[in-house]
Amino acid sequence: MDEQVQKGALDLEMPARQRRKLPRSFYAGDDPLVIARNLLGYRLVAPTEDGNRVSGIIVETEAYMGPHDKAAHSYNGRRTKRTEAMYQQPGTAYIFFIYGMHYHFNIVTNRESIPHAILIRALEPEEGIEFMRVRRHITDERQLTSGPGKLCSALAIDRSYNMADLTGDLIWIEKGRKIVPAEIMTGPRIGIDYAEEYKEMPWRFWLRDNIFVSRRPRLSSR
DNA sequence: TGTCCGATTGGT
DNA sequence: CCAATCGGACAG
Repeated sequence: MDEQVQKGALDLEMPARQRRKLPRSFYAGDDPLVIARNLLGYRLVAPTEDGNRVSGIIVETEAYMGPHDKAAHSYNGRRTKRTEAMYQQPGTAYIFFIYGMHYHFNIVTNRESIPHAILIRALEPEEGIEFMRVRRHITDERQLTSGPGKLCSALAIDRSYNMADLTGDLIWIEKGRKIVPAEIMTGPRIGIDYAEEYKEMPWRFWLRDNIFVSRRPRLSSR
């Protein structure tokens, strides 16, 4: 624990240019599929209150494109207290609570009033791994962040992060690992059997052979 | 207010 | 395969 805490606090692991937060323009594109794909390899950082870095490389994402996507909470323009975050400016966090016990972390894209979002489904742990172990009550590194609910627990992302600005200091994304196109796989999204014709849309993206991806893909293609 | 159910997880 | 666990969405 002490070693991890110190490393995080001293922030010496990577050059400053790699720790720069992504600008809002990164999230402002009008095609969620492009952004979901581009996010692979970037690093999600959610520091502790004491400033220790807790982070992981994004290895799995899903695009949700309301209002014309039956799997999206914003389908058909649904705008409620819960989905309000999806209508905010790009680079806003959309956090929701599901199954009575798990949080999910999404990034709002496009522009204000267009409810597009990218779900972050899995990370490869990098920094603050001991914090993650304590929060998850397990030691197996592979189980720490290999799912959308798991990674929120590991990074201590809860309701209070809803509507957070990803260009701010609470939580952000920065340059991570170089990804080549051949590593990027796509297939149907997980857990959306209710979405009828949208159920099979290949709007899930992941890094081929990465052991932190949440589930072994049924179909996989480039 | 009542009912239904989920963008999951972990254990049998 | 199935239970956990509770807030959101919507009908009435």
